[in-house]
Amino acid sequence: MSLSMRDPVIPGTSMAYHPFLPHRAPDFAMSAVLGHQPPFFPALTLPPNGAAALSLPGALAKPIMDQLVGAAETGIPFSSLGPQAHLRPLKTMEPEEEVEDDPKVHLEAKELWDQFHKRGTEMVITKSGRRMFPPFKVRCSGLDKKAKYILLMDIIAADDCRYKFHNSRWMVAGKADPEMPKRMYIHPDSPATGEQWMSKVVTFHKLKLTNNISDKHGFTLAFPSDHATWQGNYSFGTQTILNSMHKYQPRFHIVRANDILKLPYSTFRTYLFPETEFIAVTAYQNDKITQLKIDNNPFAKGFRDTGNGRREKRKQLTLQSMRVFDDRHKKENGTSDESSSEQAAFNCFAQSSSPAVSTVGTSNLKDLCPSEGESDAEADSKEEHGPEACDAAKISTTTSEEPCRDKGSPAVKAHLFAAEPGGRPRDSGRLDKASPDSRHSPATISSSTRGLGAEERRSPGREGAATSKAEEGRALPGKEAFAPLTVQTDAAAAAAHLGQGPLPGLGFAPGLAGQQFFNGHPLFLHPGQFAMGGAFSSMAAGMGPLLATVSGASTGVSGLDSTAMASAAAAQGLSGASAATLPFHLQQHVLASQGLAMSPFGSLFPYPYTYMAAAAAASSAAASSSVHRHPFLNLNSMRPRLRYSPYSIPMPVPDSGSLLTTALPSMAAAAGPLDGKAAALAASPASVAVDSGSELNSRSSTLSSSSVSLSPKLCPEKEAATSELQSIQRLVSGLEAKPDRSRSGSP
DNA sequence: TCTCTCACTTC
DNA sequence: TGAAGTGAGAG
Repeated sequence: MSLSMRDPVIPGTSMAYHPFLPHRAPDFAMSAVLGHQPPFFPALTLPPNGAAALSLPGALAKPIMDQLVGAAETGIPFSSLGPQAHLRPLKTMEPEEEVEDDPKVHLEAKELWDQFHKRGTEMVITKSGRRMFPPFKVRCSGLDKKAKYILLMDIIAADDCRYKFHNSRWMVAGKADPEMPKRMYIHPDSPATGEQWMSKVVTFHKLKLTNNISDKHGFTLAFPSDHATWQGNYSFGTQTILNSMHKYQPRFHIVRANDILKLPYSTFRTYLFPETEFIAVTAYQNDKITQLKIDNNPFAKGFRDTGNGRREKRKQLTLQSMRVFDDRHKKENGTSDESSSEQAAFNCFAQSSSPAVSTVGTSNLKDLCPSEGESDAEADSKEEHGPEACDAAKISTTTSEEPCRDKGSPAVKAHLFAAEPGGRPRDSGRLDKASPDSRHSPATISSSTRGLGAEERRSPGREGAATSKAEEGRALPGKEAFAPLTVQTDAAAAAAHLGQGPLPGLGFAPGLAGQQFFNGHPLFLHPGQFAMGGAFSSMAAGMGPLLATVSGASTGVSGLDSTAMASAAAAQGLSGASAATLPFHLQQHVLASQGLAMSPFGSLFPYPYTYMAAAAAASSAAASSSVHRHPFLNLNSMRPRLRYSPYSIPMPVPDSGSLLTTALPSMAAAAGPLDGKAAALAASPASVAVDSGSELNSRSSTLSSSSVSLSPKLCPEKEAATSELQSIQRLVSGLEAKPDRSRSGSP
């Protein structure tokens, strides 16, 4: 039997484990393909055109397919076949005319993003929803011109920390608040042909960010609370609900499918651009970010220095008040040496008050206000080069462009958030050599495209958060450093994986969301229904163009209930600890291996129980029920950013590292067949090294040793001077006592 | 911190 | 022309 390998762009990297699906779905799918219907899956409907297809890694295709056939004949649970297989109708197993695609994604306006990222991008979130700026735009290439694709975007928590802007820097301020319901936004033009997508810049500017948890721009899907992996609510919407003062990472997904119904069976290729990471705020914290927004966002023109907007008036007012102050000050104190320091402080204040005046900074000022006093250029320079006295060390990290499956895509670069320069000095060299065995991850199911170095660079920052968290109380300024790394995940496994936790929902195009069908009415939908398109089919009627192509193939989905699902899962050895051996487990690992926000902290992340249990055990006597319900809450409280290869036996790692190994034994079987694949991958230019658990170790050590005190270093004189100036300025100018934007000086 | 209103902008 | 997107600033 020959298999069509069209789907996997990289052998072994394409896993049709959709984020919307429980990890069991693939098994169901396979069963369906082979005519073996699980009792709890009464009406599997295969999308037309073989969208749901069994796609196997090349090297393993034949053997596994044989197993599949054998299993179909003998009734052997498909779950025992390992994680590689996924759905594709047999009829499409034959070579087709379809063109293989090799999607590449380029982030538009990368330079702009970089500018923001260097300073610590802030995105304002409002009750009614606020657009992102810079807008998230990408350009795609390598798509099959004739195939249809659905492009999506979602925003996941970058870590499980809450931040505060203190002393001109973003600092970790504690553990993250409970995560908001996640949503995924489907590009309004979806589905469209590859040709259409490639002919234009794909923009997601209509996506809005909100902190309004009761946002009605979507609808909720409620899943049984007792479901093993999909408890809770999943919402669709054009607005993404975020927590203020939390860090987020947008993601872009390409799904080759011609209608929404097929999403569950389709391969997700996920692209992540580190430079698009941001912190959600209800009010801007960093003047530099404000200024960048004003300077670049057309809608904020009114605040620019040029023109007659309020900005100009405000600036003039400020300058005027400063002049008055200056004059009076001179008159009162005469020209003296002591004025120098105050002048410096004044400058600092001026700079703060009028960000536009970027040249105000003086040497003195710099001493006092390393951040505010410097010009942008200087700031950039500093931000990218070496540590400073008052500024925590910043190390420019350049990501080694590793075998990236997608070289043209998101450049794998590491940036540092200037706004959080404090990070600990990162010793890239050390990081790079930190985890030798990570380079040997045999099986690269993950298509993590960034090099190890990149990953390492990113992870430290995030790991910092994790570490700090794990080590409760230990102030870790380094945490705040956004050690960015560009990760591009193509593997469906990785993608699905990525999508898994963080994307509990779908966000439909405005038009869709507004469809009468949704109207904010909660829907009760069984995962199976969701997975198999039953619900979608129903929705299709009201979904307009997006679902116009839906085949009405879907049939009854009745009889599905959580109990059945649960028992079925148990029967397949999918529940409880054994779940750890399932594909999803791999996905989790893959996700973790990419240093991504592994989870929707505290959300409904279907996580392998064994893994969770391990985490819980290590963390203390975490209630298993709690763990079960919110695996990531506990897991992440331990170590949100573990990365390891599910297929390699990680080196013994102290403390948290043990968590990683816990689930590995069970993975051995599944990993087995992948080894060959891994070899193939290794030889393939497209293959990507998967981080192993050892990385964690190295990272941890890096963290602990590289932690750098941040805010404490900020010179006290600066604050005093700034504060004094503010007082004076208020008196002189008569301006209201709003502490200005110079929060930097007097937090 | 957050919410709301405002003047200003784009489209 | 008006809807909608901006940051400022007051509360």
